[in-house]
Amino acid sequence: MSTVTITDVAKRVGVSVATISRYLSGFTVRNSDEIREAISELNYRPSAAARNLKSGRTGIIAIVVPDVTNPFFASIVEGAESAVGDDRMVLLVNTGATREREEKALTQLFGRVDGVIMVPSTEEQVAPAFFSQLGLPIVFVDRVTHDGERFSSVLAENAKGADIATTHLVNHGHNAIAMIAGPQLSTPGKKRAEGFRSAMKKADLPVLPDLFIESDFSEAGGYAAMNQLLQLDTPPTAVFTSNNLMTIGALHALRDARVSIPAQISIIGFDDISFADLISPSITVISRDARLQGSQAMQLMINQLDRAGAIQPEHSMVDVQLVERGSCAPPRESQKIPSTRRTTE
Amino acid sequence: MSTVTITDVAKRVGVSVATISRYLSGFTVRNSDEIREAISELNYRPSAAARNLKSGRTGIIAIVVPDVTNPFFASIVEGAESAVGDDRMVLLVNTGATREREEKALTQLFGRVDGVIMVPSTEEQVAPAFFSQLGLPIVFVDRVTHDGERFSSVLAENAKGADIATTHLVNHGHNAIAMIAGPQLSTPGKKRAEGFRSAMKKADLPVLPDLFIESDFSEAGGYAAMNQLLQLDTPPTAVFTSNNLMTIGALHALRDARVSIPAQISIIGFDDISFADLISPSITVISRDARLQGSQAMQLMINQLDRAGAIQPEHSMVDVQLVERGSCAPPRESQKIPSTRRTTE
DNA sequence: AGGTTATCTGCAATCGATACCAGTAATGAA
DNA sequence: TTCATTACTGGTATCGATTGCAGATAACCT
Repeated sequence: MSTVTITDVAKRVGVSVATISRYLSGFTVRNSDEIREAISELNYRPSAAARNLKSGRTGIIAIVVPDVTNPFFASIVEGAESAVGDDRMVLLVNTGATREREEKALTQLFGRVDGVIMVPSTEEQVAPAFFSQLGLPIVFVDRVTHDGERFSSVLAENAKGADIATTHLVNHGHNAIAMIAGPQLSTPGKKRAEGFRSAMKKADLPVLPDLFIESDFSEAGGYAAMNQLLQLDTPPTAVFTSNNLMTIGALHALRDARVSIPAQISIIGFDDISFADLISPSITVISRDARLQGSQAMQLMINQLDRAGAIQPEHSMVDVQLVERGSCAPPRESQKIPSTRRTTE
Repeated sequence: MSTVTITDVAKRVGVSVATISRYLSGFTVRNSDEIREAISELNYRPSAAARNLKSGRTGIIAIVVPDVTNPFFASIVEGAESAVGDDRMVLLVNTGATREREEKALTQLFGRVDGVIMVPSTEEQVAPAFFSQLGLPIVFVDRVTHDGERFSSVLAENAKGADIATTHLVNHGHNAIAMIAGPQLSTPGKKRAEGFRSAMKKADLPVLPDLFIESDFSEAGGYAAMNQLLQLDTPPTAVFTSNNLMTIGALHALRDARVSIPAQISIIGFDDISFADLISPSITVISRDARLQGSQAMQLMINQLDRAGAIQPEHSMVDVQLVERGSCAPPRESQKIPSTRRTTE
């Protein structure tokens, strides 16, 4: 058992604990050789708990994500890890996108970590503000809460991305374009819907209520939404899905219904899918550098931690881009919605 | 800032800190109403650091996995989380399957957590033994290190699963069966290879050196291995891939080479793939309950933590099963290896 | 040599909570 | 009324490391 304390080392060397402590903090001391030796012989490790108590810092930064399985969040984590220095470490908390678990995580994390980088699943959160007030630095990634401007954040060009995606479909000649949208209570859900609407407006196309389905950012949500679309009298000829999981769900639904892509329907998703090119045809998506988002978030966190005291929240944004693959094509003539319908509705 | 301490609460109520402490630990105290009120008004949160120092416990159990993105590891984490009580919390560390980062994680975790549930990427680790000796409880999941019997562990019936997979291919009439194996330095890599060999032996089939490729448990590894197999003069008619990522890699290679499954080649993988049924044809796999592995591991950890002191390591194993989908079929007659070659080599 | 720095040292207070110990008040029994 | 028991209470040492302070030693200069 490692009940070896700084006192044991001090006794062994024959100096005071203060000297050992100073050695550990990098000061020059006389018996540094003996100390080094004693430490390694006794297998002494400084107690993290005692250091925490004294310094008020733990050297841990937690990242709270809704779903570690999602490669997108995994990239954020990777990015954050790449930017954390040697004197701190990163720990993950998985919340399964439930608000209770997110708030519970924050509660439990309080005091055990120096800061939290968080991807909140909904804008309705109040816990972040609460804990932030209590002195727990928080940085948001990809999404914010309703009072998000009070926190540092790293977002993506969601509206722009959705606009590009929608316009891409429009450019292929589609006019019956559906959107499988994310929760309108979440930042990306809302912003992407905005981008979709504005692109449709630019193209002078209506956003038909039947063709705009709000669901949650899950595979099941995408599956259900796609099925709903397929059951319409006049199904859309193109779909924009709001995140990678929904895209997968929609693909499942299309496969189950034996609808061929892109012959019968075109599809474009937001966020890349690692195996996008395994699926035939490969899926066209809007992508962005999630790793960069992660590292920027960590940088913001470190800023906040180092220049402690009153800090202005900083906001940052990463760009998006279109990754063209094979899931988009012009609609077949027979599928086109008569212009009458378009103008009357 | 939350510099509110137990002393502040005590002053406010007009009692001693001891009383507040007792209230917090659930003892009956006289002014419990006033105390509760003071705590909530002051927003007092007990300092985790101080508690750690006094009690020597942090209430944190870390799970160290090679790759959080892999749904298989994610299931283990889920299982573990489901089994942790309310008085402890689970934190994740992602190591990217590199030994350095695993050992670094252990070093940094030491003293900051009560125990570590670990999925080691290689059997060569020495750090676990070292830290365990220093008093950091460790439980292995799915893999062990070379001196694994000294630790509690939850493994899977790897050899049995590989046997079933191989026999499944044999039963379809294949005799040119290849294995894309994992690192022979890792437990599952080794055990699955053993299962493969024993099944081949049972079927009276030789394990041709060309048809047994050792690689790492990654998509790239599976991709490269499959390509190597395809370049043989007589490629195999069936392949057993050693984990889910390798299966995906192999599928990529087959698609790139325009080899059709299962017409030209049959494939069966170890570990399920979440989107296995999105790929056409869907992939037959050997699966097991990773969630159960996770929860059992947590149970073993809790046993170790609660009945502290000299503990016997406990070992547990979960079963595997065949999930038949559409990626296995009999070989075409023309593909069969002449029996002469089979017996001469 | 004497005085002044510069460098290192040990002592002891401190971080915030816990738990042992002794003390007091309240209750019950005789 | 007196004593024993129960039910809380406050004071204080403690966990293990850090750090300000003052003292000790050595190095340097004139």
